[in-house]
Amino acid sequence: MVEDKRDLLIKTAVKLFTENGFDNTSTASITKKAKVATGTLFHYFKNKKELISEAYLETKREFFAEIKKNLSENDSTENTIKKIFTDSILWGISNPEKIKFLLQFSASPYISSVARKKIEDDEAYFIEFLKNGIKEKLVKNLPIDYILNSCFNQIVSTVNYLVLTKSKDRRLIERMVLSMMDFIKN
Amino acid sequence: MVEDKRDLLIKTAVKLFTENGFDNTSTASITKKAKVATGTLFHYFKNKKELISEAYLETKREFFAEIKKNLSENDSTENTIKKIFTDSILWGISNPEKIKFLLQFSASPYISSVARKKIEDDEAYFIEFLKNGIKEKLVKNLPIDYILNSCFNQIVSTVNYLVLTKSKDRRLIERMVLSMMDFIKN
Amino acid sequence: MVEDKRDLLIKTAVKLFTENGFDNTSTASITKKAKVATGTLFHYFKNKKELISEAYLETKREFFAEIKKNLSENDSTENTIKKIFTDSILWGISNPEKIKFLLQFSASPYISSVARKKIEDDEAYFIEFLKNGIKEKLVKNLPIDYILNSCFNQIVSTVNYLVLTKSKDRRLIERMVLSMMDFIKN
Amino acid sequence: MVEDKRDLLIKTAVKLFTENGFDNTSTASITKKAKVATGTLFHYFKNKKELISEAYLETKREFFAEIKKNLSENDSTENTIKKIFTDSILWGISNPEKIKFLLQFSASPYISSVARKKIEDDEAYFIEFLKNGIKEKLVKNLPIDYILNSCFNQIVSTVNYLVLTKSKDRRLIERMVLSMMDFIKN
DNA sequence: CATGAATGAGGCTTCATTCAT
DNA sequence: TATGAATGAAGCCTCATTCAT
Repeated sequence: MVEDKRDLLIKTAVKLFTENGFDNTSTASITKKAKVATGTLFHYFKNKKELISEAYLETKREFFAEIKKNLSENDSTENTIKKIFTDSILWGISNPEKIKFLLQFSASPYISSVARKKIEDDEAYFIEFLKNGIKEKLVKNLPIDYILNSCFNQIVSTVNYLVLTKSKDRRLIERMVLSMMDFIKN
Repeated sequence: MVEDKRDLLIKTAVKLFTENGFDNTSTASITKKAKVATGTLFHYFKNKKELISEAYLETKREFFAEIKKNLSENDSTENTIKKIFTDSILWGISNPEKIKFLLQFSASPYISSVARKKIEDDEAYFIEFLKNGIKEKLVKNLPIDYILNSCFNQIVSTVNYLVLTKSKDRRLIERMVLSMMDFIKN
Repeated sequence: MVEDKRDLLIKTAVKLFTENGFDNTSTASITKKAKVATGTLFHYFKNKKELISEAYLETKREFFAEIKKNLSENDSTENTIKKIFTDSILWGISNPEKIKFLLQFSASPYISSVARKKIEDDEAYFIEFLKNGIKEKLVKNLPIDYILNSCFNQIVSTVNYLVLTKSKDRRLIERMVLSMMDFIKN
Repeated sequence: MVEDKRDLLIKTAVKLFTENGFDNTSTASITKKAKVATGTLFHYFKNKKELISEAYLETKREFFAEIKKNLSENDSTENTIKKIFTDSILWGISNPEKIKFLLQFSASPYISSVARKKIEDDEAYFIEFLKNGIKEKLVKNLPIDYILNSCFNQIVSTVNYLVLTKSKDRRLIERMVLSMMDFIKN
């Protein structure tokens, strides 16, 4: 299976970044693990910063795409919200490094280097969805940005806990999802 | 008032760490800003890692102490919870670097190097409090660790939002606190 | 003839080490004198310790190879021994830094970091030779390791003296060699 | 038992120097092990170099004194030589760090910093003794300096071997001493 | 005499990045 | 495109030495 080297590098980078942090992961260690030459990395990314940002955007895109995929337009707003939370947690459990990476990035000073525009494009769908929820009085009237961020952090906290305790208890996950829903529901 | 150099170093470090991140803050820049010799830092801390951990523990301790200070034993559990959230947010608004620092640390790989024991000692009071809340059926029956962490992350998200938007709207804060209470209340 | 940078670094290091000692020779001074970048040294050697050890092994290998080269299988044991001592001294006189370096290393705590195995491989030939000498009752029945080491130290002492006094008197050298032979001969 | 702090420092230094080398032994580690303050070392020695030299001279003095002590003026030259070698080895076995330290020092660049005069004063007795031996045709007619140094190195080699192999076999020692005598005897 | 906090120069090493092949 | 040797700035940390107490 010939893999695109760019993808390979991003995948490898995400793994190493979550294990050791951005600055304790050298570009050399990434290329070594990906079994390409040191110089190759710089053919695909202008510099390390760009690799980090691209890895972030790619991962976030993947995350949003995955969640969006299973949503049905016909579902009720409440059910959709529940589905979003549940799917997010399940995705996180299957991709613990990726979700840890997303958290680490958004808490780091690198966040400021990512073009705002791009983030919003990705999130547009969910923003629209939340706006409707507020209009319908189903969602608390709080700033959209605030809700999005808080929810994301809660998802990460939840995944972190589940991964750390190696729990896959569906009943527990259900209760956690309900808590999160209480947080945003009117 | 001659300030203890150790304290001075921690204070300076916290400031620089939140501005630039752990790894983009050189030990030299810390000592320079604190106006002590480079070697002095290593007189008080075995290495940079220890400085980071100590700064984290110190800051967390300060945060918990501040919140505990104003709690009254006679208050109802519900009121106490509300007070904790509100005071936390207010402390965060007054100490934005410190709370950002706490977030950055807990999202970083450095977190693993801190003795769990110590963290728990600091949090013992709040753990006890939550346990009682659960017993009284006022707090959702979720794992204590999970609740603590989630709440902390929510507080940080909230402070972050308020600081970023420079909002000090007490009504908004009130509503945010109520959201958080919905999250943990049964 | 473009010289291999690894060789160049070892050669330069040996020179500086003998002049100033291991610890008063900075890696920077080595790279500077060798006219390569500081990082280049660490491209070829994991760290300074490895450079020191490699320089030692390389030099010892060179020494043994040089001595072995001129020995003839047909010569009597006694003549061979004499040849070994004489050639060793002559090599030492032509390579005073190298022999001083070997002495300095074997007297230093770095010696313990060199794989014993490697040393013995190099010396295998001479060990075999000495064993035969003992069997033939021409060499005193003393531990091989002991003889080898003592002889090496005597050679170094001798070279040191000759270099220090700038003497190249073949008659004196002849007498010194005879002394050394008395030491090991039965 | 109140010990002179100067002596204590020298004793501690010799131990640490032989274990780790001069440059990997910090003055701080010496004072720490000797349980005195860092500054105290610099009351007794102008600087580290002086400590090293003093430690060397002291140790050499002690060595010579010990050997001289048991010599009898009435003994034959041959017997005296034998006694010197034997006693030296025995002293070395009882003081392995000290003899290793002497070797390490004489192979290091620090040797040049010691006043020649002082060394010769210490050795005067043995030089005189050797001169007589040569005159009596009992000792080979080789440069005195050369003989002294070679013998010292042989003693060190011998002690090293005996300490390393943990051998205290008096018969082996006897044979080693005879070898050394063959070296210098006419 | 003794202490040990404080100093700051300098050493070892890492690492993002370049470039000739 | 791909390679990896080479670069050199910069970071962490050590350590001999000083000095106020």
